[in-house]
Amino acid sequence: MFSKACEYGIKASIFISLNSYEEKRVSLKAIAKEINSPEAFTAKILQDLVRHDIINSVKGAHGGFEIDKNAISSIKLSQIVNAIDGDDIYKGCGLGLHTCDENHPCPVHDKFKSVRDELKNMLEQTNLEELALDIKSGIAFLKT
Amino acid sequence: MFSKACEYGIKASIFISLNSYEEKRVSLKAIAKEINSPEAFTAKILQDLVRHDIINSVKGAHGGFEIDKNAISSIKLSQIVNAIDGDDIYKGCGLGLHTCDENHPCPVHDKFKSVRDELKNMLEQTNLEELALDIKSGIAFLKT
DNA sequence: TGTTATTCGGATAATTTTATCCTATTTTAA
DNA sequence: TTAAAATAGGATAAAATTATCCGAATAACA
Repeated sequence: MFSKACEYGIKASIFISLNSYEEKRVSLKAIAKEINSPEAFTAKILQDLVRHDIINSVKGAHGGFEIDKNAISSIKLSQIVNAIDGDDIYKGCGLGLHTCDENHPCPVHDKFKSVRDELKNMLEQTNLEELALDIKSGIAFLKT
Repeated sequence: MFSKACEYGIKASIFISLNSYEEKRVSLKAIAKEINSPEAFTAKILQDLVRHDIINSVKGAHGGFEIDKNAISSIKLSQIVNAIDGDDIYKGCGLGLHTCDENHPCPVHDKFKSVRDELKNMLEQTNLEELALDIKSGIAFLKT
């Protein structure tokens, strides 16, 4: 569904949120360990999220990644997915047609519409805060 | 959402169905042209579908691909997707966790469940016949 | 029987995605 | 001012996906 890069990006963002609530920056190393991802690859993805202004990075000793505490509840999953994978997943044609709309639909256009819309709504309505809280309370997990 | 291979596989199956209703076999060349796919790559995918007993192939002159006319209405999209991409798309974890279930969910497990279930139902309920009819009647398209 | 039209299948290549390595840069603190 | 701890970013490698090529096998038909 999502690329590996996107999966890592979402999980990393959740872990960073969790720590940002407690004013703690987290290092690349800590993130990669927590979400069970390759360190250098994760670094690239985090750089991407920084460039998209979704997370913030601080160089140097005592540096690391953080998210503005007040922004966590307003950052939507869709922003992260969009930054990494683009919007193809809920805008593109299910069968890869170049143009696929009501006037020129692919054979599964209508049937896919509801799935895509549900995915789109879900991504646009889910924010980082609720996901982080589930980790904090121990009812959800970031690895294994 | 689906791999290119899967997109080609679905479109090819629809085109073959369309012709099988009229007792006509279609060649690889005709299929690739109709669905706008690379010929040799499409051949691999068709071989795969043949091995999975979804379509039938006949070698030699006047050969080609066909689908048992009586089976077309009972072949579901899920069978094609499963044969080519596997069942990860509607069974795997949205964030790639190795184990992700009610007891050990990823942070988006519940939110994804409805999307995945809707996709699963759609794929399991949609058959080749209805898709082929939409092409025949000209209300849906296989390319552009 | 030979020719032609096909699919089959192995080898290989190109592209994209995923992953690693190494050096530069920045920041803190002793 | 120097050492240590970080991120940034370029170069490269590995793996997966997508794509191509070519000879072998098969079947129809003249």
